Amino acid sequence: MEKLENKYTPSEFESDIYKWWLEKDLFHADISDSKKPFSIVIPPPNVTGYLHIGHALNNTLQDILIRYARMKGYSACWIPGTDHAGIATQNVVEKELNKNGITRFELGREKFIEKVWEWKEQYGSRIISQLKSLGCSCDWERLRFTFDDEYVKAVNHEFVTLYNSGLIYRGNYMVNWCPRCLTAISDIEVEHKEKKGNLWDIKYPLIDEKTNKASKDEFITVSTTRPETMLGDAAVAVNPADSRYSKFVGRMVMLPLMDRAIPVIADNYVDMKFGTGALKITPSHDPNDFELASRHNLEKIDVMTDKGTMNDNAGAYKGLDRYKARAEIIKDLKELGLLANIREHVSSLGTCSRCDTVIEPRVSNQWFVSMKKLAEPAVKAVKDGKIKFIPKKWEKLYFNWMENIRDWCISRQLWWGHRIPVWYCNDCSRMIVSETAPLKCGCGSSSLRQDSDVLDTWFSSCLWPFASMGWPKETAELKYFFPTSVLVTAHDIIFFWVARMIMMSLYFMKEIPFKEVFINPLVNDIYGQKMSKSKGNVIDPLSIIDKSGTDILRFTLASLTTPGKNLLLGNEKIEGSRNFANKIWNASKFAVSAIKANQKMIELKTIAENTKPAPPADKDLGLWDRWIISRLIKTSKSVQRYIERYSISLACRTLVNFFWNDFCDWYIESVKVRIYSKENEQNGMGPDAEKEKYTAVFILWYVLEKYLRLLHPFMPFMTEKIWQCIPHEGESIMVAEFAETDKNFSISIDNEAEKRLSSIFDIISEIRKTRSELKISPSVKVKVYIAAKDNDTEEIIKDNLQYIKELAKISSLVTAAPDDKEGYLKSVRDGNQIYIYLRDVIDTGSEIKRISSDILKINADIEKYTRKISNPQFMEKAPPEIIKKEKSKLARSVNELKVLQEQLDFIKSIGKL
RNA sequence: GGGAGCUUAGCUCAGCUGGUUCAGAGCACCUGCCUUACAAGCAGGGGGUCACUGGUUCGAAUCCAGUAGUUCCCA
Repeated sequence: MEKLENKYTPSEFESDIYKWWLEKDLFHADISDSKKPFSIVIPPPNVTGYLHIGHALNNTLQDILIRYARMKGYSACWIPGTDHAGIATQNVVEKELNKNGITRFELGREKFIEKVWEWKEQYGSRIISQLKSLGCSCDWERLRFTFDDEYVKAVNHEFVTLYNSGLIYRGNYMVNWCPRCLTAISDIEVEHKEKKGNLWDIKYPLIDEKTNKASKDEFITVSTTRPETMLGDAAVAVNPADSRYSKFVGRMVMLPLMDRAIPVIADNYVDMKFGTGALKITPSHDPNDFELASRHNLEKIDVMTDKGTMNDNAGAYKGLDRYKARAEIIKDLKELGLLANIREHVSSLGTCSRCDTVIEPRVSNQWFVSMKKLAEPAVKAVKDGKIKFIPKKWEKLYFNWMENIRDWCISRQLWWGHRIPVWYCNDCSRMIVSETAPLKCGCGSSSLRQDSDVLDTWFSSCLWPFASMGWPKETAELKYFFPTSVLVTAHDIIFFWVARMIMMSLYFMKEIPFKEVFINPLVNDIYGQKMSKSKGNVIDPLSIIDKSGTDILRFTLASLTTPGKNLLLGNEKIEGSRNFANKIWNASKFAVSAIKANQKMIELKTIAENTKPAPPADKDLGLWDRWIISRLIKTSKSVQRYIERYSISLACRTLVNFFWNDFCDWYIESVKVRIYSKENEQNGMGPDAEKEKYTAVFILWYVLEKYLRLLHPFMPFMTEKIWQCIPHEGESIMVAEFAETDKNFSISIDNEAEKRLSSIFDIISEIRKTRSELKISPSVKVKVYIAAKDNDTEEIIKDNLQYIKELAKISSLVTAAPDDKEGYLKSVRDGNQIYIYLRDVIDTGSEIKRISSDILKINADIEKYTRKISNPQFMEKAPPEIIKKEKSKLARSVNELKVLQEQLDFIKSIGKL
């Protein structure tokens, strides 16, 4: 048996235990005929990433679920992996290069990709080792990367299959262009932010129909938030119902600065209330204008380069950055007297979710996935309950998005990513879509070039649940572990990832990817703010692990996992878990010392041999033993129910409450009475004293050992550490059964024992309360008489005399009312009359006050219950047991009132002495 | 503009299918204790019209409707 150090210092054993688990190969899940499968695929973290608090939460939850399933006897497989994260990774490596003054263009595509791989080899395992320090019991033999050779094949297969089914198309459409990342991004990668800006009113002169020249006095004034785009204007549009402008429709205006004639057109799209009600139309730089231009067959003039600077079409402004150009244009318009008005205006700006650069809507040739057909079965699967979201409210968000789904732009102008499996013939310009590189074109030419774009990272990660198991090959893993049991993720990627996995899985596997989606909260700081580097409120999970230990980080996060949307983390929350861990450590120390001190336990040599002690005979079990085991079983059942419902915080609370309030506060204290009390040896127990002690220590051990198993999924390290220090069966607690009873020692829930003992607790509490209220020092023992409410209770009290005396600090205890009640304070708890002999009641004044206010409260209760009972409708319609309860509440209150009255009289009488 | 959520003790939140967890927990606060596992502790205590207004019901924190405040997502 290992030694339990005096102080709880997790850093001394956590990493060793993890290594030991790895050595013993306890994380690997076999494909087994005798076990049922339980599987989870990890939301693959970015390969260049490091563990942030969101990962810590997400993976703690998965580990809890997988460890629980493993202990419940499933073949529990948690497939880990990382994501190649196109833009993010490319940006990271690019920044590194920039530090050395090199751009990726100087390096060239091939060399750059080599660099990224180098980077991946060097740093790609960082996040993995961090997951290990979090205690994650992933099946590391099944580690996957979305850019593995096999995975690339899966992505090519996906693309080609979808293309051949007509679900992938290519075309010139308006996309969200990031001028910094130099790539298109999909709609959901754009973040909309409210920003203060201006609304400029610009006068466009009408063209005089006679002279064909710009009029000097006829203008149409347009409103715009983006003056620089006017260089590409194709028309001015007004609402057809707008009487102010109807006379202009059909005429031409002269576009200022460019001196280009453009028409005034009418379209319902124009909001008459916005600005001047006249809208400039720039088809190449605004998605709405693009659509409108298509309806009206307008020319699409692109005035910017891919870097967001003005291009050849921008006349004098060529070469300027878009914002610089805006300033110049405003200046020039002012000089020409064409700037009519400037207003402050708050508009929603699209920014790149990766680099925060303002998005430039831009027309370009991109690849798209047509989503409608894919979405329908995915909606149905959730509607039919085949896939359940937990909490359920997220289903609404899912439906909302899926039912308004838009086509997905999947091509990215990046270098790092899955290259689009499309080739073009340099001779006949034919297009070849193929899973493997073709050697020749149909025309006979072997001069082929591959599409230069890569695929959106999500286009590969949406295959994750099955591609990580070897798809498109029909592997044994797929047969056994697919569909996975549950997906644990955060709500912010329901669109990006969850929805797309469901669609692709239903399309390719004809099967759901997971049965349940457990949406974990987002971790915010203690003020409810999102954590971000710029705010400086980031809590680093690794520093918590260093400072407090992994178990404490895990338990804190798990305790805070409620069905809410956010989770607020601060130091005081971590402290709570630390105190709890400390409590477990100390209680275990007590148990270990009690086991070691017990002659019989030592004689059995259980400790050295790591086998379990023999259970005491059923008849030797006392009330306290039956009670704690009953509580343990109930705790176990609740914890299981809560885990299975993903009510993780409730599971934690149940675990804490049992250990702290039942096991430590009462059971350990009762064991002390049994093993330390000298009176026990003298009175009553006699030759049975040894047996009694053995039973107490056995149950102490028994409950602790079972409890550690319940706690293990949450605090894997400390439970393993302590488990190894006490008698146990089996190699590791990791693979011990998650169960509350033993096969050869099956004690069941005992409500009777719970009820009986709770009356003892009541009596002890009542005496403690009186003592405390009357300011009696804990060192002073008092004389107590108890007149039990009935014979049965009197029996229970007599049986537990010693416990009551020790736990309530009583010098002598008699189960009767005193003959002479003079000097005794009488209180009543649950019908039992308790008389405490009091000599040193000093502050009678405050006692009189306290009791008087209690009397007021009780009177209010009595009135409430009386009102209820005297309501004829209640008496008529409420079920009889409820009526009975209400009546007994009333009776109890009336009784309490009587006692309080007596106490008041008593205090008053002492005050007079 | 469209959608979703939230409002319970000083703070952060639990509270499933209305009635024994129904008004709870942790932290904070107050009082007294270094009692032989633990002061990272022990024993006690104070504190809430469950946002507001109606409705359903014998009975509502819980179900329904509206109002106010607030947060998030989408356009």
